[in-house]
Amino acid sequence: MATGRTHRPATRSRGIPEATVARLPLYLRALTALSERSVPTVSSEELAAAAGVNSAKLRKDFSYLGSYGTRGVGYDVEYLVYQISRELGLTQDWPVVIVGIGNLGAALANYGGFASRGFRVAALIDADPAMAGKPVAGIPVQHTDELEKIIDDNGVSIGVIATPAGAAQQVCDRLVAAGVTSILNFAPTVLSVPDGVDVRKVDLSIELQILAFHEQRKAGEEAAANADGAVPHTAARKQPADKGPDGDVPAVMPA
Amino acid sequence: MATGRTHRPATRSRGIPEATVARLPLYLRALTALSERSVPTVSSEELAAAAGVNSAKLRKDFSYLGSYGTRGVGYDVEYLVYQISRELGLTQDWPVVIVGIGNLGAALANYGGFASRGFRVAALIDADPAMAGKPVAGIPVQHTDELEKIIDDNGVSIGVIATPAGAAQQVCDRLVAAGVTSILNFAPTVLSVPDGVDVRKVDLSIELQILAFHEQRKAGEEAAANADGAVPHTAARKQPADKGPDGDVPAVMPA
DNA sequence: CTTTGTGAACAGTTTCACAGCC
DNA sequence: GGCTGTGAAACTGTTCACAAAG
Repeated sequence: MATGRTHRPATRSRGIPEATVARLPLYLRALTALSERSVPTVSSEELAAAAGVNSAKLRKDFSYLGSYGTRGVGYDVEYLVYQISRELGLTQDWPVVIVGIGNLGAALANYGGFASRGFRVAALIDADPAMAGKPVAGIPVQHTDELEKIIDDNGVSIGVIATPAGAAQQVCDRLVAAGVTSILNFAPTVLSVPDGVDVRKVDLSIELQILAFHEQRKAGEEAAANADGAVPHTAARKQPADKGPDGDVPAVMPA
Repeated sequence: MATGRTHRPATRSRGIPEATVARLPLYLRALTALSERSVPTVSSEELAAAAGVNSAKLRKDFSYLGSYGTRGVGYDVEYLVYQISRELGLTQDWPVVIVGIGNLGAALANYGGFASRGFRVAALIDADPAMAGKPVAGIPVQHTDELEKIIDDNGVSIGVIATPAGAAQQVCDRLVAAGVTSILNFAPTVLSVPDGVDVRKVDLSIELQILAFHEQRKAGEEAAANADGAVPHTAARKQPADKGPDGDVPAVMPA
């Protein structure tokens, strides 16, 4: 078993669609900003704009959580913040370990977005003995030898892998063996994990490649390959004709 | 104006599904690894395993690119590497600028995965005058004032934003005005861009929140969920109380 | 035989449009 | 009037299963 798979949600639980779950953090961020400005209520239209989605989608998403809005009025900001936080499990404390304290690991350790939600960086772990004891983001780096003990002592169930690709699987195996059941992987590798362990992957170069794909299409309107690559200046170049404000290009039918 | 979306395939191009495009880099990576080991051909089954997807999906994906396989044999590794690279636009040079050279920006600048595909870091840009001239990953950091000139001189069409959230929209506006049409955004903000500009977002805390959601669910399930999986080991941690035995549907929140 | 390529069934997601409540 | 909540429609993505090709 245990052939690598990014493992699906799988959970047979209450049916909140995966796509909705992925947007809840987005809503939460927008709501938190509103909350900080002491905005009491917000309409689906406004909130959707702030989160960068459309309002029908947002309403549908919220409908999976329950009926938390008031018709004719909108949603109570504080209440929604709480409900979404709870749904995401952010009302509890999630100790997290970050393994691999290079530039990326350090960036993660310093990233404010972690602490502000329920996440707490319980430990930073690196294989380089020279790093041991050095504080990063105020937290002393510990050696990989301590990994199992750290996870055990802190009840860590979420691990972040920011090591080079070559070390990722091995680190992953140790994390899983030590009891970690959710992994956020920044190394450009496919990780094999046993069933029941969730892996999410963030891959910098993949994102760029997807952009390149679309970028290439944009240029494909006329002057194609040129060693130069792109036409700078004036963003108003070969726009594919029309398109109004929010209107998305409709899916042109096959001839 | 158009609120930043996570991008839009859209144009009347040849219809490669977005989900397929997103997997091509994955296949490419697996194929590159095979290529380096001088493996001449690979079956959909093997390649799918290496890329972490299932083989039917892989074959369907490849069918959008054309018929590049040989029945009874599999796919020619080199040929497929070339075809996918070309489809993704990686056979051309993509100069990229990275704006915001903190830990994350530095991690990106040092990230090998960029250069190895068609991407070239044309410049590193930071608002801090103290950074100017300092080399990161062998490239001297330049001040934000130079942004427009750099983009123009290098024909940059892809920009990476690794600034704090507060600066991201402003940087984005300048990039777009200067001619950038694809943006990879690491700042935790929704960017507004005009139509025709693609934005992809990588958000560290969102990924963690999604993991937390699933992690939370697991806690209520594990009693029944031990079919073919593998209990990692006896988690010596504080297990949350457990749950009803046979319930394969944990119903609602137990408060 | 083995393995691809693909129509067709299925599953998940988004959008529409409007009934129902404030 | 304004706005939510939601069925139904439209669309996108995945899986199945098998005919066709080597």
